[in-house]
Amino acid sequence: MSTTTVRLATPPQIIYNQTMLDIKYIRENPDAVQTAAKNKGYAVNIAELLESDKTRRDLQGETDALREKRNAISAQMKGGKPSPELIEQGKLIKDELSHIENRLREADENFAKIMMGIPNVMADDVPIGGEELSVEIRTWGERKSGAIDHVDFCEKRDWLDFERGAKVAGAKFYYLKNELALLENAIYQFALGKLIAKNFTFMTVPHMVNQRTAEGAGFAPKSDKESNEYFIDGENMMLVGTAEAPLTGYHADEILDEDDLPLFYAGYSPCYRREAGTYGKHTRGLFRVHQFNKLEMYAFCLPEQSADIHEKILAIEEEIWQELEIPYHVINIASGDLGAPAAKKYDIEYWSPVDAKYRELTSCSNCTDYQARNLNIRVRRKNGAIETVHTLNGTAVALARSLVAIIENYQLPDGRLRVPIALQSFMNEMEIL
RNA sequence: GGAGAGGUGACCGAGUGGUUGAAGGUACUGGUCUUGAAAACCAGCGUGCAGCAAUGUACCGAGGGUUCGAAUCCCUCCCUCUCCGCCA
Repeated sequence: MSTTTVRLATPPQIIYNQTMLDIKYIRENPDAVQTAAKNKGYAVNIAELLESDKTRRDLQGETDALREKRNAISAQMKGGKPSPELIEQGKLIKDELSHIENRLREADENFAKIMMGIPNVMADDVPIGGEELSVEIRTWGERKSGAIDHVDFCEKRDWLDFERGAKVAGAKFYYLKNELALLENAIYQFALGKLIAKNFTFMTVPHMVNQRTAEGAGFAPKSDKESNEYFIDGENMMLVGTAEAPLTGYHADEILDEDDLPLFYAGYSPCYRREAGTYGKHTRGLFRVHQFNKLEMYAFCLPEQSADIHEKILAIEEEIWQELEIPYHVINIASGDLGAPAAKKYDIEYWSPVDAKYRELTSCSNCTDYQARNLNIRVRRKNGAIETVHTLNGTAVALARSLVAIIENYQLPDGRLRVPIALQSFMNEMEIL
């Protein structure tokens, strides 16, 4: 495609059966949903939602009754020549119906709008509060102290070039060069091999997704100024911030077989993030950039499986960092830092000898039925019942950050870098770079 | 990008504006038959919303329109396929 065609923006499609949380659940547990939203820091009004729901349902009932009448009248006209009286009746109903259908449409749109803003409820063991209340649940490895910043370390070796990245693209774009680029590939190969051995289905994925997929997976809509996503002008698409987005959409509108679940996918993609407003924070170098590569784990499963699978995904992440011998701790993320889709989230933070603190390395979330409901992903049970599936995602390796963790923990005093034993077979058996 | 042909249920595939939620076939499920299996035969078999249920209603790519009534007619958009062009 040589030119970008400019199309009229597609009017937002309100899909009424695709609500963020199950409205039935909200009707029965309004307080729980209201409290959960508050603890996550979302300003939503459940009372207003329920009122809107009532209006919508009442209008739906009136509409259905009118349609029934209309259908009955036209059924009488089948075959013979319609009588003028019947046609007159039909016309009356038509007018009445179009009036009430307009009101119904408005009510549906209003309802959908409110529903969009309702975040998923949390698991019971999620700490309530802001980021600082996240709970450390495990530590591993020996924390080192004192190391050279990875940017300084890498630039001396001609491994990393932010200056030219800025010249060619902009701030926070970079080139990886020489051994560092090879090391990135080695980490990727190492992690990919592990996931394949664990029977994940490996996929490369679209690097752009449409608005429905993006919003369904829980990524901010275009209208959100705070959005971390890059949108393609005139295309109604965004560059993915993670393979989670295209992986979530993979089974959209499908009814899966119970026997096929759980499904485990590994998706590899570049990740594009605007990171607007983060320039002031301590994010020097590769730790927070506009583009990086990531291997992501993703699972579709039965509701009763998701809690265990969440632990399983976390265990795989830990296995990766243990084999790479990077000290870390695992934290259970507090409600205020969970985001809308997640019911529970674990982060792994590695120990940074440069900063003398833990810094985020990976993250895995149980989104329960939130994403699946948005994107209409269901399962047919053996008994024939149809239910919304649960989805989970977790970082296998986020490459840029992984490099930071390794450089900080494996550097030698003479300016060289040891290669983690687990990676040596992917680095031509080199032990020191 | 140009020209043409299409988008119907898990899949294939009928469908004249009203008798089509949708023929027929395949797959699947249950049953009969059989030592067992296959075959044959009988029956069942979409999703959402409302309802205890009966049932009502909506959905034939999406959105609008015409009509008393639309899977069927009109418009716009999306997607797929074939040929041409271009290209890793």
